[in-house]
Amino acid sequence: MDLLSQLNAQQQKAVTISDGPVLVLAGPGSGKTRVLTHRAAWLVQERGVPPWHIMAVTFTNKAAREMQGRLEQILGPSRARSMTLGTFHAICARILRREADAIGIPRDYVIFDAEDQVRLVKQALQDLNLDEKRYPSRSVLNAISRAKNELITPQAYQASSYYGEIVKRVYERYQALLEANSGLDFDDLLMVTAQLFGQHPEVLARYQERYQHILVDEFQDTNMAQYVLLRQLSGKYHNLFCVADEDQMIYAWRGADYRNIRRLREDHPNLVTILLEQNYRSTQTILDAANAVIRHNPDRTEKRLFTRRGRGPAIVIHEAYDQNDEAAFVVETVTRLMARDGVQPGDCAVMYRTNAQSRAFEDAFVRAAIPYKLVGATRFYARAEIKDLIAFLRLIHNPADGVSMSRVINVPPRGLGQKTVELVEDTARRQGISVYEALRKLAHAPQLGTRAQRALGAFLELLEGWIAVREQIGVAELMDRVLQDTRYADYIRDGTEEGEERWANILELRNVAASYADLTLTEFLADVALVSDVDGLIGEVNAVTLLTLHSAKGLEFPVVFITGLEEGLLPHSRSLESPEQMAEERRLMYVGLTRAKDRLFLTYTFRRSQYNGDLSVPSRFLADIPGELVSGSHRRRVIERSRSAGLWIK
DNA sequence: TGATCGCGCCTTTTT
DNA sequence: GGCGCGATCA
Repeated sequence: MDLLSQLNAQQQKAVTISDGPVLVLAGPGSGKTRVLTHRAAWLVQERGVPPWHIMAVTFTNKAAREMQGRLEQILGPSRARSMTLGTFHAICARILRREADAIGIPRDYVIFDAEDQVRLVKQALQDLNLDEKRYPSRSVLNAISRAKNELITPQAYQASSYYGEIVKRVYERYQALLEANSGLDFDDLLMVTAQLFGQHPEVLARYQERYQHILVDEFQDTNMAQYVLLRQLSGKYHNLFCVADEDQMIYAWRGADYRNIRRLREDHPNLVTILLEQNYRSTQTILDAANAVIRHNPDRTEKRLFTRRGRGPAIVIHEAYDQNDEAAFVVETVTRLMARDGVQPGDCAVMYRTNAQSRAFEDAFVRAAIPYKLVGATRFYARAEIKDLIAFLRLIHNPADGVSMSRVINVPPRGLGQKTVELVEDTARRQGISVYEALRKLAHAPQLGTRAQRALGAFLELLEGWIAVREQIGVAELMDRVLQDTRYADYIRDGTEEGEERWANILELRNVAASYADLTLTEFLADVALVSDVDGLIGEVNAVTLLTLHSAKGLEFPVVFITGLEEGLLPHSRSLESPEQMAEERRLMYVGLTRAKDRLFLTYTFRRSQYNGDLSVPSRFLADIPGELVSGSHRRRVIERSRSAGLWIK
């Protein structure tokens, strides 16, 4: 069968294994995702499983789209599309939309993204008269998010310290605010779905029948809530097929729990474990370097990774003077590889630990006129102008959405200040009505100055006009109406370059809406909240990829640059405190190294002009890479520099 | 009300 | 070194 002919014996075994719980433990580049995809296809093609009984969970939307594409090639579009594919969040969002009534959430709930969450926490802190300086919203939000990932409700939250007591109070208030705005945050999508299944066995039973086969990619990065969801859904048929690599667990900070692998074993005594050890991606040189780095982590199952790809070129370690010199080296190298070795820009990736490092590379690539694309960073959907327009749409969709209302009530400025906005919100709260109703009352109330009243009235009129047509016209047309009625272009195109860029972003969002013309407003808003990168929506271009090590997970490139290999940056200074965090940094480095197929360049600077301007110390990870894998005399220099800085060398 | 200035802050990673 | 926030002024 040609479905299996491209796979090796181990992979075939995994794909064709009989029903029941399965864990595939595999190293990087071993075809994990491919095994998962083929398993899904095999179930349909050979076992006659109806595709709608299969659910495949991926880590990112992009991975889901790629898997969809491959399945369409194998099974044909219609069968592939009747499978359920996506991230946990996307799948849960759909389930909740359908089962809203059972769990008592509004059917038209909106998803609150990270920025909305921070706003809401700030509001909660203010409501409780807590000082934001002492209780930074970000850190409180982190604690709340962690609790939700563990399925702990505000009521069940156990405060073990004074700070914990504060968190508990803010959490309670925050949750009330979310509810008042008919919002669910990212973590709620998982938590509420788990609650739904826990409280309504009859609903769960329906989904257990629906999803008789569940496949999970990147299982090592699931959190407690996700694990519980998997246990609930697979509770009847136990056809759970998980693919994992412990060495690539890089999301502990966001609640990913390595113990889930152990839990899986404990919960399923009949779990079949399969190891995939052959690597199809990288040269032996790259694999050896990666192994040398990851070896230092304690408590891991040693894997014997091997490849048939041969040694390949040596790794290049380069010391640059500062970050601009580092970027220049990268650009020069890319240029040289393009000229001499026929490398395409799209073959190359530049990776770094923090998004802030991307700027120097962007500048350098712009100057060299080499196309590049930036993954993440100021994410498209997090840009102010995009959030403005989406807030308008959300408000039209659900006029009770107070967060969106307060975002755009005075955008562009129409003479409504803080005081008037507060009055609207207070009225809503005191009378127990929505902000929209409060707005309607106040727009004709005499207690306001004429100026504020007229501004409120004008805004209300606009809003009502849009609401009146929201069912009749498409999302793109609705956007046009909003942009036109608010004269948004005049507001944003201030003659500066940034202004033009912002306007271009607006137009791009409009194009996205136009290209999904069949989506209703509700569907569009649901999708938008769950999409993180617009690159996925615009399609592939032949450009150098600039991305963080985290977002490199699951990708591969012929040429990889890992930059900023300095103590304090990679490993990051925030991870120096605990061995667990240091181990995670090491895994992050491992993920980066193993993205490379052929060529690997590792760079660090002599001095990174940062806040303190000190000389930098080369990363300890560099010193782990055996000298014979590296070309030139760089390695000796690294070790000397590390030694003179007093760093312990193994 | 809104714009501007200056201060002080921190500085990871993302569905 | 940049950004967000708050205070201050028009």
